[in-house]
Amino acid sequence: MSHGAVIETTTRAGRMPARDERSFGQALAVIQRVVAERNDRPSLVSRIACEIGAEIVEGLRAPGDDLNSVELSRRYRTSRTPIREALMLLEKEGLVDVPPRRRPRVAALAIDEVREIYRARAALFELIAADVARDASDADIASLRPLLERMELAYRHGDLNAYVWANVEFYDRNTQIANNRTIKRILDSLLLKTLRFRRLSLSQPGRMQKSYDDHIRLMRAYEDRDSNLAAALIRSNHINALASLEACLAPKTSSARQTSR
Amino acid sequence: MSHGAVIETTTRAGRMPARDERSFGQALAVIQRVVAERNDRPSLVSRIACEIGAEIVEGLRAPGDDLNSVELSRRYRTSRTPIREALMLLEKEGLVDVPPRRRPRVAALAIDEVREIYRARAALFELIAADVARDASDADIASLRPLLERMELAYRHGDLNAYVWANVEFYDRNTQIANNRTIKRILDSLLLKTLRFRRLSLSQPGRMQKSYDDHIRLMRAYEDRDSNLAAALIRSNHINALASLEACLAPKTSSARQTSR
DNA sequence: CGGCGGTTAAGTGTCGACATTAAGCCTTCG
DNA sequence: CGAAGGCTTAATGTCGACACTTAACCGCCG
Repeated sequence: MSHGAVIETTTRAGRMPARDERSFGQALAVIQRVVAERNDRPSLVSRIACEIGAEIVEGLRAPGDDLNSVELSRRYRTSRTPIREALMLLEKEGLVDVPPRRRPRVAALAIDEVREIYRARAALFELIAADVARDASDADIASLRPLLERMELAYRHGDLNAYVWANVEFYDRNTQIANNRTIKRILDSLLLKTLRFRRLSLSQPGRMQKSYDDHIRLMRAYEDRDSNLAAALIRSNHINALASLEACLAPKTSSARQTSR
Repeated sequence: MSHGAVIETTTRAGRMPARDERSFGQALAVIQRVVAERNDRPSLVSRIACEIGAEIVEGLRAPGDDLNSVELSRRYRTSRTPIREALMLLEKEGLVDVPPRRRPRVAALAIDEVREIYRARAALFELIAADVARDASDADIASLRPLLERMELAYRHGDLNAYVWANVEFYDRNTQIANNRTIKRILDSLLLKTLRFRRLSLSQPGRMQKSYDDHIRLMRAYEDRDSNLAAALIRSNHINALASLEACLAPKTSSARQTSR
């Protein structure tokens, strides 16, 4: 890693209580989309990868936790070969570190890496948003409405989990509409890495409101076919999200330089 | 894939004669950087993955070719397990397709996907170039000069291979300077996919000249600390490269819609 | 003579075992 | 009393084997 401070999510804050089954199911679905992609057949390794991945995303496994392959093979009643493959799948997605000859661990994201991820996501999503505003059919843009309404509903109920997942679906629909599978894959992969922190970022006071407002304005930009504004909104939203994340992640490391790169 | 026309590179044109050892070594080095990353220990699987990957990039294995794991295990005097891992590594980099229960094959890029890749690369590289122009130290920017001179030398000699690799190194140095490992990884991965076509694109008449000119101007923009210009140059260069690639890849599929989507 | 169904060969997914290596523990020495 | 070094344990990397699936080949029937 050799990056700056490493982030601890669950262990310190003790945020995730046990296992919110509904949220876990959502996480599972998202990971299935990313990991299994078009693996229609529910193969053994992808099933295992999805489940372990969901556990990581849901914070049931803390960063740095060992992922003992023999223990996992016992748990899934299988041999170690599929487990190894599953862990390497998750390594590709950045959820697991598999150092040679050492035990695989849940990947610990450094704050610097989170910054990088947000910048990359912003750059690619600007492209997506501009494409949607410019080229998408009216029907496609209209199809975003229900997702926005789900976000609104969750926001009004103050339901953090529901808001996060509605938000994820909103973005997912965007990438679908833009019809750029390459960028979609990259964004999905980056999303998976940061999913662990989404809840944290959005739980900051006022953050959910701000996020929801941003998406309302984005929707309007789409409907006005204003691709420049759409891209600018995406950029602004990502900058704000990152700032709020930094605020609640590294309140102590004030010694670190403030420059955003 | 379900994309549009699939591209055949080597088989039809018969471009790569046998195995240019120097170029092959360069390919191997690049793939090692991408695949092995920080795997200091030359592990068995990464060695195999690098070699097979280099063969694909160098066009020694045509898209669609079978990658029989038992045959490969014979060739590398090993069991099938490391071969499988190596192939899945290459699948992650987009060089190999591993359909479930079917033989792995050398991935065949569709023209639509190439378009997507160029757009994604352009978006991310704009970010990198802007960062370099804005934040890099004078020494870092100066370190790009020798690489540019290598490009010039290759250009003057009309040495296509040398130019391609000098170009790759120039870009690599850029990503290093920008110090964003996340984006660097993504760009490297995208690079690997398109490396097979670089030669094709640059062999178009006048293309090498144009590319070289672009890089000269980029260098000036860096030295003038003009981040907007640097980003614009990157965008322009990628658009031109893609256009030239499309021109020589799909001369027949005139029925395909021209929109760059 | 061509299309279709069964048969055979080849290849993949998974398994359990073995050699090798890293981490933990205990002993011993400074 | 603390630290360094060897020993023990446990986990990984690799292997060869087996069952199942796919695909190719062949004969059969229309």
